[in-house]
Amino acid sequence: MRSDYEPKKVPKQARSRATFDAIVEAGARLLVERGYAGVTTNHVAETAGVSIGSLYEYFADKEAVVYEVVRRAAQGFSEDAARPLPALEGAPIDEGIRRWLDALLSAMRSREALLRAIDSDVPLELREPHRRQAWARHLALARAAYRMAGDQVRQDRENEVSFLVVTLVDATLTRLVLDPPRDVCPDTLLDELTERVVEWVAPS
Amino acid sequence: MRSDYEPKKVPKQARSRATFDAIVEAGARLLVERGYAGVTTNHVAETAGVSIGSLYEYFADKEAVVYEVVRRAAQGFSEDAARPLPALEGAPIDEGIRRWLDALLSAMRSREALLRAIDSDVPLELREPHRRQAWARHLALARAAYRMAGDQVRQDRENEVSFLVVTLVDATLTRLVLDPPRDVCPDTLLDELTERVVEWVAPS
DNA sequence: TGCTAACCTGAGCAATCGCTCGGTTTTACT
DNA sequence: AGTAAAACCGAGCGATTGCTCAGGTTAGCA
Repeated sequence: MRSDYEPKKVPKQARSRATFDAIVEAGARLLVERGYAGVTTNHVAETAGVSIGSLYEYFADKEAVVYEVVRRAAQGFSEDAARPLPALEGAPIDEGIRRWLDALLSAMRSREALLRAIDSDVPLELREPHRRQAWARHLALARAAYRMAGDQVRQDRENEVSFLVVTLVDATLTRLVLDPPRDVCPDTLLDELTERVVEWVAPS
Repeated sequence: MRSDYEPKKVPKQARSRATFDAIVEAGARLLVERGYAGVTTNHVAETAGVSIGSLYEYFADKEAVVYEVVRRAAQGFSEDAARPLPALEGAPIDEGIRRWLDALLSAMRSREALLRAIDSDVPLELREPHRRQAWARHLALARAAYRMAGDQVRQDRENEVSFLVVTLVDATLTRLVLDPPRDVCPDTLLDELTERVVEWVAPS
């Protein structure tokens, strides 16, 4: 059990950057198509069209490759999810929350297969750091919005409330994307979720 | 990717039942101590004090062993979590919910290490069936309680509300046990959680 | 043009894996 | 006591794994 999964060397030329990217992309593809157990260093190198030796130039081991795959997915997700937010400044709180949920949901849906593979199979050690980071970003956004809302929102138990809100949103959307329940209508669910969060954060 | 992980043979004599149990227990131990990748059939057999041939008498492969480990954990958890419930009949709704949360939390805490190992490392395929089942049990209990509460509770969007409740409770408790947040007081968190659930289910 | 550092190659090793199979021992039942 | 079924054994096979290493190729710069 290592703790540093960072790439052991950063590519400096365009050629090597392409090699590096090809490896990460091949890793992602194999992860989706064959699961974590199917991601073997030999196979990744072959899929990337690169020699096994090159792979070990940049990555310490198999784990480091997967770590990088997860890192990129998490980063792309956070960027997509944050992009529509600035346009919401000053909007009413219920509309803002609903839009935020929609943004998160579509960011998740657009990388559903990869999310599923990561969630299903990748050891916690490799995915947890990035999950934590994404959480921290969302929490920060939520708190910023909180402050902007000023006296519209409740002030007590701020830590607990934001923890629960982020937990609920994360779990609900994840389940909605990866394991959609049969007896629940997604749109109604989002409506209900929005109402609950609004009422929770800004009780009238 | 198989879909049937059930044991290939059920032990009929006391001796073989002991063998079977030893294998499952060794599997659980190795899962906790070395993670999913550390659970190898040779190693499990050795740890169980049983020959590798015996292991394959009862289990089709490595996955089947882990599946059984998860099954037992989920079963034990559900039993522990349901045990204190009958005593709550007729209690006020907020007290009932709080006690239910406490029961769930302590059932989780008492098998923390195993839960962590399962959640961290075990492929979704092997853990999802049991997770689903535990969910279904909790939902059934929740709905039974719902009906018992009669006109105290709201009737619209029942599916959506119970989905959100179970999602929130599950995610919150899991996180509380496996990855306790630093800036949140567990007791206050449970208080807030109880209040939210009560308000959702039985708005005054 | 030549030199150095960056980059790439792939045969193949040592270790380990899941799993088989031929055979022995124990149990239940007559 | 005899017998068949149940249970157990473990050496070892074939396949695969993660990874090394000694040497070739390309890019950047003087």
